[in-house]
Amino acid sequence: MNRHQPNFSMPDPLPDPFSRRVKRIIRRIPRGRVTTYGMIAADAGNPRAARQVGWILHASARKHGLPWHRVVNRNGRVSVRRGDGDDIQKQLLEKEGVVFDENGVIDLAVFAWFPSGLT
DNA sequence: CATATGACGATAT
DNA sequence: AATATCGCCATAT
Repeated sequence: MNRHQPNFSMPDPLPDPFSRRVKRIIRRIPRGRVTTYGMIAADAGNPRAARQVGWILHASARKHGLPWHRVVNRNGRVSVRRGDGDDIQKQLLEKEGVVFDENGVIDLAVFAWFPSGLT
């Protein structure tokens, strides 16, 4: 069949790919708050895809103007390897009021933001 | 199609 | 407590 027939339908361009949902969620992280790779993945519909969240950011955060620095790991620590952009991320967060303790750990009980609603 | 690679997370040593 | 291993799964090659 071809596109001029009545029942023709274009293939779904992008149904709702994981990466799109991840980016949408990250865009909503409030200033001065952080969330984790795992929570983002879970809220995007795949609780086991935390690694992909990191991969997606590494690949296209800057390009999409996402607040990539507001994403940390489950332990409240920056996951960027030393010498890459770890210090940058810390600076950006501190500028927003996020506090790191002497070990470079953020108190998630204070600063974590939950994608799934409840503040 | 087969491997390799992670800005993770949970468990085992 | 610190390190190693394993499960996961989207991209890369």
